[in-house]
Amino acid sequence: MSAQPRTARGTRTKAKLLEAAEAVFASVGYHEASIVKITEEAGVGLGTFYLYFDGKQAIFDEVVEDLNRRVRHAMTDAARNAGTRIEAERAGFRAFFRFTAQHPALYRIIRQAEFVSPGALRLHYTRIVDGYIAGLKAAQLTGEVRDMDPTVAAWALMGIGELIGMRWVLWDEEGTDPVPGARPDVPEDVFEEMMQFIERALAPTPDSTPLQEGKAP
Amino acid sequence: MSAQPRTARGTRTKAKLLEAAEAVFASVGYHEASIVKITEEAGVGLGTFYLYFDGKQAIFDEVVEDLNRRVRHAMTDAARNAGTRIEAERAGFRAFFRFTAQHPALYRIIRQAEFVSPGALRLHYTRIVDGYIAGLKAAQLTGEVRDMDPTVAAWALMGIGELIGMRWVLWDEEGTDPVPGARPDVPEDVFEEMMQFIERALAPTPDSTPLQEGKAP
Amino acid sequence: MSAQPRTARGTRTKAKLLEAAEAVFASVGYHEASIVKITEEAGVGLGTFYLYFDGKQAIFDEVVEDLNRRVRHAMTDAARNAGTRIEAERAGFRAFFRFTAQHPALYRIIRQAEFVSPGALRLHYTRIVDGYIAGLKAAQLTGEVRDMDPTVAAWALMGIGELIGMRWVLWDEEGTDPVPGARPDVPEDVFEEMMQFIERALAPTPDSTPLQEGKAP
Amino acid sequence: MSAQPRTARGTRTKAKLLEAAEAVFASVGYHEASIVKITEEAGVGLGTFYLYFDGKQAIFDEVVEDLNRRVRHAMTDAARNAGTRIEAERAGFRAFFRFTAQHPALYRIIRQAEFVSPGALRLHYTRIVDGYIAGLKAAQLTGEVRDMDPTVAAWALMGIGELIGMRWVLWDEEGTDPVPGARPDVPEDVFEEMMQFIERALAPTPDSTPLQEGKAP
DNA sequence: GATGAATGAGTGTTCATTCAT
DNA sequence: GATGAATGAACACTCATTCAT
Repeated sequence: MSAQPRTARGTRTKAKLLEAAEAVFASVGYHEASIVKITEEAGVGLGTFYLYFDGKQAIFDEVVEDLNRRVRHAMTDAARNAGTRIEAERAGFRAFFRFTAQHPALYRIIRQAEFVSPGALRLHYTRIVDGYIAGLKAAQLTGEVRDMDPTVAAWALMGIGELIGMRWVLWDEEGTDPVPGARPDVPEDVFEEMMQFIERALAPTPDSTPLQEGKAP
Repeated sequence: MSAQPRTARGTRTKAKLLEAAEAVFASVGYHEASIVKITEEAGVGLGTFYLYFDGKQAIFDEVVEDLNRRVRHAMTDAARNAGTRIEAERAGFRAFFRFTAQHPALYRIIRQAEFVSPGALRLHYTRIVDGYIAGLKAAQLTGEVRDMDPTVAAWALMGIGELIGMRWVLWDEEGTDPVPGARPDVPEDVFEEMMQFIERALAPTPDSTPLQEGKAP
Repeated sequence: MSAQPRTARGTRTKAKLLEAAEAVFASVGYHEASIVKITEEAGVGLGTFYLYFDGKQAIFDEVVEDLNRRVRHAMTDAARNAGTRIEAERAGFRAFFRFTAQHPALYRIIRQAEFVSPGALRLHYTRIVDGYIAGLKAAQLTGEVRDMDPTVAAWALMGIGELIGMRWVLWDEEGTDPVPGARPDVPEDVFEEMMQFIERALAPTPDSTPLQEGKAP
Repeated sequence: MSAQPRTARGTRTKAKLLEAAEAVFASVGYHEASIVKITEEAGVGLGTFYLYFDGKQAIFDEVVEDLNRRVRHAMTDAARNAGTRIEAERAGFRAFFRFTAQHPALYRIIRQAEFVSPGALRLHYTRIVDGYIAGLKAAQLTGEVRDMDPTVAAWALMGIGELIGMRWVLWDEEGTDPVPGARPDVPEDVFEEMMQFIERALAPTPDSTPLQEGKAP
């Protein structure tokens, strides 16, 4: 995956390019993003780009990879200290929306990938979904989550997060505004409604397994 | 939006162009789709395109509009004959997935719209969501669906359908294959799991009142 | 071989491009010749080039083809009215040198072809050589030329013409000067020496066959 | 021409670069040959190149110079032990073809020189031709070669060798194959036909001058 | 109404060369 | 002496759009 820099200076340069590429992709999209724009944003010469990347698609893949890694980190970090599974889920979604608010690039870039790099797109989704699946399976063992196919549920969760995020994080009043950081999170009441929706979908049937009496009266 | 044809011949020509554009956008994406490709696919001269459309973006908007109208028709048609609200929901999702299988263009084109025509994108989503909202509100009146913010739930449903559809309809085994029609629907067991998920999320609390006054007993 | 124009206007444009390309290739060589230079020389827009040619290499091949056709025409036309075979040979070489003087492009372009379009290079040489071979075979039948392998002799003749032409037509005093038309032909004495060389090489052995008494007393 | 190395290590480095350049020029041509390719082939750093050469053209000139020196050495060495002039000529041509077979680079590089370095091209040809001229003049003194302008004859000989070599040494069956060493020489019968052609072209007229009757005084 | 020749701004990419290390 | 990161001018090529026919 592209040439690795062999000096500290090179490492800095490559990092600058990745950061610039994320910004440019996020603000104007893949096709409008030109190498010139990226290198200007990074403050390096045009030719420098090709020292570290094979082309536009290559840096795009690395940006997707990078964003994916970061959003998953954010989610697992947030969920780490949660007591129950449900709390972990809440924390995960909160982290996801916060990340989205701070990095609108995530959505904007991922959605491009459909045609630009289908493999990267699938990898992105499946990696996040795999995290949900693992969490659901663990919660099923403790009885916090009902017996169900965790894969289908995981994709459902992913979908809920994606569209709620799109609607309440990305779509601010005016329109397309990619300024990062200034974006507000999902409103609290919406978040609560969404969690209600999810919790009921996952909750064990009251009379189902007697193993867990925590959940049901 | 664009010039309207004034003769029957012109009407046919414009229709050919729209159909061709949908096919080309779906198979190669917005940016790879050139006017030449579209007019060749339509079997008309290059210059003819500009008789009916202001440009690439204009025909794209019309294609999105058209797809949106068709998918909503498919969904409401299917739900029309359903007895209960839940049956209507099932029928709607089935129709949605069937449409997706037959017109992969829907997804592929919509996802492009993010940068190409943000307005068209929002319109597409909100129109479908509005349908969900109307259904949910009606079901709340009959007590089939619990008391909740129908808007948040509607976006959640939309998200579930979108990602389940992407995963099980669009991602066939081999990879990105845009041949329309030949695509299989969502597997039955996955569909059932998904509906379970949704039904539980929407179901009224067992002990609550059918009229539902307030949230809790 | 490239798109054919469908209108008279297009035919003119393509011809202008071919002529311009010949001039540019001849003056600066294949690699220094840019599409921009060619289209500027032709007085057409840059994009117009790609209406008629697939790329630089494609127009190069057509130019080589064209030059080859013209030099062969020039040679056969000149040789047509010759009485004896030897006179035909003289006329052919004269025509070749005259063509070279008027179209230095021939040499300069052909020599490039080694790496640019090896197929075109071979075709060029073999076509001319085939002309020599045919002439030699005919002359052998009349006894004007001795019994020998006409193919080897033909390549020898080709080589003689090529280097004599390079030395006395192309290398004028100052250096590389590609101005067409202003170039002097091979000096008469050099031409005579060369023809002496060739005639002796081809002449039948005096005592060999009695069929031809034209050559030796 | 270019900086001379001041240490033994530097001498080795420069030699490695020259050797690498010959190989790269021969296999991909002047324009496709990049400094990076040459330094990689030589196994030295990119910057090292500019320690010894002013640029691509400079190393090209040295490579041409080197090849020219070597082919002339090969020819004169071969001709040294020949008894008669004609034998010397045969030996010279044999050596030339053998060198060509072993170093296809000669042709391939020389032909590039037309535009890259016209001076180098002329120098190359005139040096070889000067060798022919000297030989012819000497042979004229002994009467082995007829009275004629040795310069014209020398260029004719050069041309014959060049095209026969191109046709039977360089053009192997399949196509352009620059692997050195594996190439077969000119076939024996072709060689004999060519020498017949040359010998007759140079042979003294039987009845001409009484000064030389037969081969030796 | 229909056509396609013509255009040129803009793209991704290459590579000879410089220079700080 | 040796290196390779950095540079930017230059290239081949694409395509949305115009307009004369």
